[in-house]
This record gives sequence, structure tokens and C-alpha cells, in this order.
Amino acid sequence: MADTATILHADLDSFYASVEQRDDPGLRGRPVLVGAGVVLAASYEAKAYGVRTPMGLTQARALCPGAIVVPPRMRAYSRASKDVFAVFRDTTPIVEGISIDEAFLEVGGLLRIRGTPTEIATRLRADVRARVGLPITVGVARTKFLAKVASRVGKPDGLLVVPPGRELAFLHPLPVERLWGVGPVTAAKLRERHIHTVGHVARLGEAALVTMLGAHAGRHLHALAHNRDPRRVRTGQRRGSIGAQCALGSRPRPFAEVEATLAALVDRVTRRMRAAHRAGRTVTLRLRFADFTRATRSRSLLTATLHTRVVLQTARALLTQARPLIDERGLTLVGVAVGNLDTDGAVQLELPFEQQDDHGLDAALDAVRDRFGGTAVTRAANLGRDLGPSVPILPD
DNA sequence: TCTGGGGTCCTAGGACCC
DNA sequence: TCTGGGGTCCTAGGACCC
Repeated sequence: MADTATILHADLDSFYASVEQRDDPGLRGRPVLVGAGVVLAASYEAKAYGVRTPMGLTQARALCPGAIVVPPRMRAYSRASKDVFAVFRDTTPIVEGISIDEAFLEVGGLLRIRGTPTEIATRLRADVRARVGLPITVGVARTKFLAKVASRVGKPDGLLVVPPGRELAFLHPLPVERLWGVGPVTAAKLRERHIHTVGHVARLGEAALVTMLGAHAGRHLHALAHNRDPRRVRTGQRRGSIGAQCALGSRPRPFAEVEATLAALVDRVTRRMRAAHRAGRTVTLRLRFADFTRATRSRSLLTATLHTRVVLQTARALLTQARPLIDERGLTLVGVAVGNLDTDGAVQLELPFEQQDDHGLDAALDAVRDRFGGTAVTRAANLGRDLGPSVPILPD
């Protein structure tokens, strides 16, 4: 591992609430909740009263009676996110987005052009403030995991650099919940055994953790507790599924109404898929019931699709399959997602060896367009593989 | 305290193939 | 006759993240 901390984790503070305060001066300095049933984001003025996400709005108002509640404006947040990512990419070409409001940036190798990681991080924060008008916290460390921990500890509106010599001293006093991948269930298992800090986890030994949590989670936690995280910052990550869901409330709904909701959700999902030029092969129906249990039903198609009709047919069949469960437990949420995006929906073309060149491939691509009417035929040819070139296509 | 709307990754059994 | 090892894919559930 390099002996310099060059990974930045940049994380916007109370993102949705900050956008609201930016766009409405009347909200600045005041407790703001962005909410739709639950709190999606709370400004730091509201967090001071103990408001957290996701907390019911009723409870949040009780904790913070002076709070101003505003409905979410997803378009404004999406716009602001694009603007912030533009600043990221002006800082370094190696940017890995992880959500609407956070990203990793690799700034090693920029020393001569842009200065030290600390200088770059300082300027990045100033640029985001100047160009987009939002507060952002940056953590700097040698590993992704530690950079993320650092930004969390550095909040709000801060910069926290963890120098290589200070890593374990910084990490070990923190509560186990700070480890990436430790949620309520794992934290409870650890606390049962009186393990409260990252330092405790580090001293535990891998075998004991594996016994406690399973092979993967055990090894993962053990590595993180010693700040071992070999993952590089990767560009060009594409998501693997696109979905939408809708909470129905606790009132029982007629089955026909659920079917209508499902159709609207499928429409939303397939519109987004077409806008993103992504086709998918696996349709998943998500359900949540009155007792808060959940279930999923899924089906994989032979080829990838982005047709509303095909996805809806599949989703309806899955809903019918789950009908007994719905009648028994009472449905409170329905969702649909399409996964396996552009992975196995490829058409395999087997070209004779003597046609495995650019000319032969172009002719084959034309044939695919003629036959399937693809609008976004791309080449992903693996010349030289014995199966021949593989050419993913998106049907109309 | 009674819970939104996105996502990711892992596990595990069964079908199926060589 | 009744059996090995290795692999992929599908489905369902669960934990976790923002």
C-alpha cells in the first residue's frame, strides 16, 4: 500500500435539506426537514434536536416543533448532484460515484499539477461551495473505507485527513457501527458479546468473527478493523438494476388497485430504462406486508427487454403468484425492479474464423440491426475467443 | 417510533450440464 | 447400477447503504 493518503471521500452535508436552504434564503439557519411520510433529510439545525433519517414526520415534529417541513424536489437534487459531480471531474479524472451525494476521488499522481491531497481537498470544498453553493465534507485516507469513515467523523462542512501513521489510533476507539457493513443486526450480535469498538473487533481474530457472522462478513470486518481495504477507486461503474416502489399505507386495497399501481410503476421503470438505454432480463416484484415482513418474487426472461408490455406481463404474473401471501398478510408496499441490465441479454454471433475482422463484424452488426431493429447496437467483440464476438443489442 | 424510495451484495438450495 | 467433482444459473431471503 502506498505511504501517502490519496483517496478522497466527498460527501455533501444533509444534501436535500442543504439544497432547500440554498434555494430559499428564508430557510437558512433554521431547522428544515425534507419529508414525505418520513424524514428524507434534516438540516443540522434540526439534527440538533435529535431528528434522524428515516424517522416518521410525526415523531420528528414532536422532537423539533419549530421545524419547517418541505416536500422533496427530486429534480432540483438531481440537478445539484450533476453540478457537484462536474466539480469532482474537474478535480480528477478518477471519480467513483456511490450515490446522489457522495463519491470517491483518487488524487494520487496529481501532485505536480494540483498539489498535495490536502490542498486538493481544500480547493474541492471551496469549489463546490462557490460553484454549486453547497457545504461538503471531505475525508482523506489511504483506503476507501477509512476515507469514508473520515468524512463521517469530519461532518459537517469539514475536512479530515488521516495520515498513514495515525490510522489505527484514529479507527480503534470508534464504535463498531462505523465499520462499513455493520448495521443493526450485526451490531447487536457484536454487542451481545460485549464488543463495542473497532479496536475490540481488531483484537478478536478472524476465525472468531467468521464463526460469529459468516465467512464473508467475518473476513470483511476483520480486514476493515485493521484498515485493510484493497479496493481501488473505479470509474465507469454502471448500476445493475432500475426499480420503483410505492408505499400503499395500512388501509387494505382492492387487488385491482394494486394491479393499477403496479402498471404505473412498470411504466415509470421502463421509461427510465429507455432514457438510459438499458435493457434488463430479470423482473423482480417487491412486497411488504402489514406485519412488516417482506417478500420478493422474480423471473428471468430469455432475452433482455425494455418494453413496458413485456415487463408488465411478467410483473403481473409474479403478482398473481404472490396473491395468497397478499391476501393473508395485507399489502403495504409494492415495488418492481428490472435487473440483469445489459449483461446476459447479448446476442451471440458465431462468425467463421476468416470473417473475424472489422469488416466481417460490421456486416454481422448490420444483420443484427435488420433482424432485431436495434437502435443502440454496440460492439463488445471478443475477437479470438472461441465463441466468437458477442454483440449486445437493445431492441426498439 | 410504526417506517420512503431508491440501490448493492451475499447466502443457500435446487436444477441442470459436463 | 445409484454415483464424484466442478461449474453455472435461477429463485428467494436477508443485511446493509444513502
